Amino acid sequence: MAEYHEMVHHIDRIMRRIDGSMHRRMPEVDVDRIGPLGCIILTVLSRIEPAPIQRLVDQLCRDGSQMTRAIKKLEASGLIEKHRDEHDGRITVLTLTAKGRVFVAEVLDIMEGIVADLLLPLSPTERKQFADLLAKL
Amino acid sequence: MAEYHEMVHHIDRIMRRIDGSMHRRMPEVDVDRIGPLGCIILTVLSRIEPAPIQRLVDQLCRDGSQMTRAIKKLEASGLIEKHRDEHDGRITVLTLTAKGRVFVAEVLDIMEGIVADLLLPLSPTERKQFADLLAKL
DNA sequence: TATTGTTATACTCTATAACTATA
DNA sequence: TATAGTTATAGAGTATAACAATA
Repeated sequence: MAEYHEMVHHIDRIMRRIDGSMHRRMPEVDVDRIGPLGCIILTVLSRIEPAPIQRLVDQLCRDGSQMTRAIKKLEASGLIEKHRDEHDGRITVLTLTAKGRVFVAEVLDIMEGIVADLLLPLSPTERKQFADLLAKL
Repeated sequence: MAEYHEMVHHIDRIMRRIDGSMHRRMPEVDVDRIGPLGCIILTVLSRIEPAPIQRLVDQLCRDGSQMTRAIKKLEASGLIEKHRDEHDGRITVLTLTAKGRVFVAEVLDIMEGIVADLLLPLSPTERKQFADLLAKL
């Protein structure tokens, strides 16, 4: 009855449209060649910092080894800093640098515009609904 | 006010969870090593066949060259067939084979279960809302 | 023994440009 | 000239397993 499987296609398509828009608008901003993964790591980090790497792995549903490489690149570009946790020597805590904060602000601005364009077919009420439903999932 | 940019993270996370679930449950079914892209091409094709390659490119928001390679693999595995359009020699129309149809049915079944799990936090009404909103975008 | 993070490897997906063929 | 599709190439993302260090 439900035909839930169509939603996989819809979500994939939306993600592709977002990626495509990002890809078009980022080159002007992404001087350090961070890429889409780096951008999403930075923007999420900006909301939860200071945060251990493991927390980002959970939040982003990415592999640990992948996160290691991406974070190494972000650190090399001077966008984030690593700090060893005082109480637990296994944990590496991440924070944004001043340069990182400036970059995140630019990326968030671009994302805001992209999502606004994406939501054009919806009424204001529906946009609110959609945002709330996404947050519940 | 809006904070639309958070939705990028939410959508990305949902897509990653779907991919992860697919990756876990597909190995038993995906004998020909089609991969996630191949699966989504087949399932979309099953809804719109017979369809020219260009139509799949639009539907899936993928690059034409990427589609060429993916389709070549699907054809080599005997899941789809290519037919030249009678009226326009530039167009290649795709159809599923019998083997392709069997495979698609299995994949759709897995997708159905994955989305059902994903939507557990929502009430039946909210699930309907979410599906409708996705379809509008 | 379990957890955090790293390294190495192989594979898939993606973007770009140059190309052929048909209209 | 415009469109449909192909080829080649380089780059980015992903999964896996094996590993070191800390708890």
